[in-house]
Amino acid sequence: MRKIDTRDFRRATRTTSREINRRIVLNLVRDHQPLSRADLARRMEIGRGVVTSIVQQLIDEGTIYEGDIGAAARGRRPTMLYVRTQDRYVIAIDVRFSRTYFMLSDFAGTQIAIDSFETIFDPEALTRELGARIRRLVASHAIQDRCEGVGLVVPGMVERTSGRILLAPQLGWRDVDMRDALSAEVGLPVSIENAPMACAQAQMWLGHRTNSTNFVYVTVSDGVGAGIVLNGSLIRGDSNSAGEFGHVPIDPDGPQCLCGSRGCWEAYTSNQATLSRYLGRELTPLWGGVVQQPSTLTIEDLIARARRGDARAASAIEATGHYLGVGLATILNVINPSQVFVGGEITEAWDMIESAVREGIHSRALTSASRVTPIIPEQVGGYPRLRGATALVAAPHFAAPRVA
Amino acid sequence: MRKIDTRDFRRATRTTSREINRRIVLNLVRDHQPLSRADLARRMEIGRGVVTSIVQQLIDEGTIYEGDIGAAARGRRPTMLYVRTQDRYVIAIDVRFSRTYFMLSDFAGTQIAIDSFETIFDPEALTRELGARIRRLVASHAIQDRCEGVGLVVPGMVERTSGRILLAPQLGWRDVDMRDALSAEVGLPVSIENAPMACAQAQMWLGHRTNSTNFVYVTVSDGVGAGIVLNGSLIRGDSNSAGEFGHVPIDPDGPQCLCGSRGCWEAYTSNQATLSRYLGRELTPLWGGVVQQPSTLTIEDLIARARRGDARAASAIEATGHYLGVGLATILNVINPSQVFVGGEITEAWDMIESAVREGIHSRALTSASRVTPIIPEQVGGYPRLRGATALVAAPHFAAPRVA
DNA sequence: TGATTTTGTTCGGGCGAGAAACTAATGTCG
DNA sequence: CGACATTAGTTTCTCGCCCGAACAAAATCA
Repeated sequence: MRKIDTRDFRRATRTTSREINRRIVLNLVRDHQPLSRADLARRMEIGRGVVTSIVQQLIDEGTIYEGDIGAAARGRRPTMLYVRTQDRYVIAIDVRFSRTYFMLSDFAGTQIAIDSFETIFDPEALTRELGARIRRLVASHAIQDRCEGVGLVVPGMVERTSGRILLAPQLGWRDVDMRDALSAEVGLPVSIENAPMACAQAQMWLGHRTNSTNFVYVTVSDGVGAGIVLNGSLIRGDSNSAGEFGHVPIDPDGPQCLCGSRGCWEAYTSNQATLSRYLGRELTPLWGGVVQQPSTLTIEDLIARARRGDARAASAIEATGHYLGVGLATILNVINPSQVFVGGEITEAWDMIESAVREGIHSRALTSASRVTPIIPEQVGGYPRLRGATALVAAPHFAAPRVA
Repeated sequence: MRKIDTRDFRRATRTTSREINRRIVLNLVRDHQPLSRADLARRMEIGRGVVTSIVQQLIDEGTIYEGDIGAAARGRRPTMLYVRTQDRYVIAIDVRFSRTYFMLSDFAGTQIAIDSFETIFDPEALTRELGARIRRLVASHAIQDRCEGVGLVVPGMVERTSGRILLAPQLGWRDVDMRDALSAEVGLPVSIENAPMACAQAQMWLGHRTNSTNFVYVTVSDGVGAGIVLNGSLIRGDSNSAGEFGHVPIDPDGPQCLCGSRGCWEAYTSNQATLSRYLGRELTPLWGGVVQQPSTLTIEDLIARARRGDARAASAIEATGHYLGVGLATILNVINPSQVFVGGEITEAWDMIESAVREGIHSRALTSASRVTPIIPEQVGGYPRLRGATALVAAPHFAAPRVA
């Protein structure tokens, strides 16, 4: 039950019904892939005649295509329909502190080519470099006219309408307009988003395991953030900063956090926090004004040490698991999602921390229903950020039309 | 941008466009009250012919009516349209620990009659008593056929689809079906909701100050809860428990909370917490298994003492303000609403706590945008819960049609 | 080979947006 | 005072699209 905003609404035109039904057909085909016109008519409780006309439109515009003829026990055999994703391409870019990754993928999110280079901290130089590399990539794969756009994921706060990067502390950026600059450079539309929100989009639009529309995606890496998806739409908040769970307090006497407060969730569970716990030193502000090199020991190293029997490494990691659970309990109490996805390097050690996570949740979650909410680790090496960048470009083609 | 749930969608029929536009017209009239057909055509960028036909339908079904003739500098003078709210009635019920309030109001939320009686803790006896009192109320005002429904607000967790009260600790209820029982008793449809969510609904649908569609409503009374409204729809969560901000941790070494943990937000800011701080004793579990009488000193008394110059009372209240701000900061970081409403007895002392609240927010809010989010105290004596109950019945008549 | 079953298309009916013509009611200006 | 301009509201016709029914196509089965 939604209230209509009378200052910002979209009235129905004579083609609105068709737009709605066309999107429904497209999504039904997408979700149940080999599907005939008759199947669609049954699922939508609609006449087959209407389906014929809608499918014809979708075929004409090139979003779906007729495939093989299906089997049938009796009667005429159905012609199966498929969503055209193979030869529709997306350039996905993930700018991180250490390296910048870029990938060529299709609309289904399957990666075709992937490469990376050391991040250039000057935005203009980075844009030029990216432009050159993208043009080379497009040329070498001969996909000039079949590339639908560029998805750009940055570690920082993004003003979605103008496309400006308001603040990216890791890169030392403030009020940078990279979207329009890159768009001009490569001649393609560019969509920009911050990392946790992009990961949540990827999970919603490209996640093949569960097609949930009510979840939180928590990213644990240098910082800890979350993308909130409710009723199938990503929550951005009034100034694009919703989901900042990284700084909910766990203990005001806890370790110093980079944000200035003490005992934030992030100060207990970020990769740096875990490493600091192992090394037995204070959490040092990695990027406090001057950009420092990250410490030589990485979280992957720490997990490897724990696997080789380093008890101190194992207990540092397990402690992170506990605090992860405590913070997740807050998310469960406050958002009450149907599931939670966790991404980041720590998921490599999920088998080591899972019970600690559950115990942490149990200690703080309020209802019995929320205590058993599935917590699902993102599979390792799946490039969730790059998949998120892909989702940025692909999603608008499949989303429900805005109405009322 | 919303993803279509292919297991639960609504396709467009031949009348969908009209349903959408009819609701838009209704809401435009509701929000800009004296409005002519020509005004509607301009606001919707639509032909006046279509408006004529839509308005005729709305008049026929009795939701709007033609009023006086408006003024015009030149040309024919417009006939003004109004939403019919005066003779469409709602019974609003608010079940609380001490008393049960019930009110007769119209669709605009204006109260016509209000009464209360001591709460009966046996659900069946309470239902019978309510039934009798409602029938008397309806008969005495002679509104048998113009009463559209009953809104019921309870202090506890509600399973919205079945209408069952899963748990209401204050009343000692567990899995009680009051909705259907009351509906059978009075022969009217009954809508049920928990208190903070109902208050949020009231703010959205009946709030005349700001018509915001992106806010959090925080109720501070015996417990501390919140109703979250995003994009004009109330967030319920997977098991109807979203918005439980009362138990986000402030300090794990803080006072014992009724939920079992320590240092929850509620343990710092609930009325009992404020009183305990003043009385210098531990927060006693008011309703821990056996139902106890609330302490004789109320929060209103405390505020009165502070106003009369009791410095200890004033500092206890101001401390509550500080912690209120600290918890609000978490809400701002996590949800990033465009505004926050605060309801409860403590708002009577808003002038005494406002600066402490802002200071608390400032210490924990992350972005400069969220730090200046308006925090708006609900006006005192407005019966927000009863208004919420009214909204439960009225809102479905004005909400956007569900589509796609 | 004909009956049956299922898929997919075509066609007429009706709802509703879109656009333009038309009626109604007012004020203005020569 | 009457022609004219201006604005409000209605009517009418066209066209998009859902709806249902009839029809053609392609398969299986008796």
